[in-house]
Amino acid sequence: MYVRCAACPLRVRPAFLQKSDEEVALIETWKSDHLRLEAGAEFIHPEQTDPELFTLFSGWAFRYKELADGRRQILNFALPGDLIGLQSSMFGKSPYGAVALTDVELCLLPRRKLGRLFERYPELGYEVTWLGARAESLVDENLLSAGRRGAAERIAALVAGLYKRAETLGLVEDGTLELPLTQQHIADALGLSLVHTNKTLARLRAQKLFGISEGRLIVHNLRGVSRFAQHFEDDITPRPMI
Amino acid sequence: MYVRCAACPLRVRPAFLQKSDEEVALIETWKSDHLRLEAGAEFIHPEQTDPELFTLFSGWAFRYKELADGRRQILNFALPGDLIGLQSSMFGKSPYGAVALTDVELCLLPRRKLGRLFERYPELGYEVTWLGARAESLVDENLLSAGRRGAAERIAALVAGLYKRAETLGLVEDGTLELPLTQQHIADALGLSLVHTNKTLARLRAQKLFGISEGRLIVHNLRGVSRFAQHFEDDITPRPMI
DNA sequence: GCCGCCCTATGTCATCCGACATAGCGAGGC
DNA sequence: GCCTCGCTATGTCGGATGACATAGGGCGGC
Repeated sequence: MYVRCAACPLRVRPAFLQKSDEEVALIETWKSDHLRLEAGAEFIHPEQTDPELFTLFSGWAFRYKELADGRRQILNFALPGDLIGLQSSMFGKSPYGAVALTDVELCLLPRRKLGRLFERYPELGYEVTWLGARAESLVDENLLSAGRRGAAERIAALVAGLYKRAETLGLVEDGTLELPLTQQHIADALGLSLVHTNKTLARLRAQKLFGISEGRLIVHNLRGVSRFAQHFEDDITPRPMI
Repeated sequence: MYVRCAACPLRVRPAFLQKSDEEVALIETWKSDHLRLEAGAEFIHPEQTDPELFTLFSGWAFRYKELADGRRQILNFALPGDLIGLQSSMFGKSPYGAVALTDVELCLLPRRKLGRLFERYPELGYEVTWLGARAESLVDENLLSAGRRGAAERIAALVAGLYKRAETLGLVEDGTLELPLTQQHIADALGLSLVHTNKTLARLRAQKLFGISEGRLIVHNLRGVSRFAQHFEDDITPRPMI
């Protein structure tokens, strides 16, 4: 079931800059397909040579890199509205992989049209760049976590960051949100072992700032979580969406 | 001493895409100043609200973030030709700081002209995006290091990455290169303590794959370093330079 | 010329985190 | 219905890394 940009239920949310009908029509000419993938599907492969560009329409995904011996690092999580695959598109070969965490829908934005797009719709080119810059700032924050926060702080920073992002999208209800991450995903995102992640989560749960169970995240005290993690960046809104 | 783009000695190096006189003239209209700063100068401040965009013309610099209690994480190192400040420029407020490691020269590319640039010179807009994507790929690799490599592997990966980048710029002579990093910088870039960095460096020196002393990096066996670090990405050339 | 500071070096000890082992639970296959 | 597999949980142990202390060399200030 194809979703036309003119009828896109995502882009009208307050998290996003609202566009004129004309601008939406432009984006529609770029979008070439609307894909549905099951949880676990890898839609960008490391080393892939003809990678495309996507906007995540619904669901969660992540980007990752791994070492030859199998150690995996998740680079960032993507939520609806996020652009995935810009580096791959620019370089013609992907330095990372991207995987669906849940069933997802993706808007396909063919990379062969990317140069053309910059020429004809510079405003859109600018927004692509903006979204690329935002993606980098998420990775920057994750690097700060992995390099300089302790295990409990890392988890708290991840929770604070995801919660704030989900909140701008309207995914939070009563301090609660669907969190389709296993502890293995959390460990891989934070540079921790699975076992240590599990034990640290148990200790954090006892502190009652937040809890993760049965696929849901419940934040009892966002201020407390942010303070503990020293995580003070708010998600930027409104932001472009393509 | 202002350096005109038409007379720029950097952009003619083989690492960079060669531009027509016309294109260089376009860039010249964007460049508004040529700055000289001393080692240690901070030219983008965290939280700064009117950040500009720069191309590093000569010398080394780095971007960093820090926690409220002072722990610092270096996000990446910049070498000549690298664009610094794109996120800051897009968001209007810098999420990170940037500091000169050596005396540096910077080309000032005023952010207020950025939107205009995309409109009038879409090709340049595309290249700005390309450079932003490359910056992110450097941070991705650093996150992989901090999250999933051991201390010795991290140092080796940093060495391999910097060596390969310096090589494309012609900064390597006889396997040797000026490396203006203190052990504290290395520690802050890799998420290690200063003392542990020092001891790990000593152990690596004994393995004779490479050595760092007196401000120089000597690589005896690049293959060996790359294999040990599991670092197999080559720097991309030729690449745009603005 | 002396002092202070930055950088490097090295030893000892504490701690954080990872590795390995085991177990319970629930979903899905057949 | 039973088995397997994935996910969560918990204990023990060892190793990697951090914290603290001390020292030497070089360099700039005055």
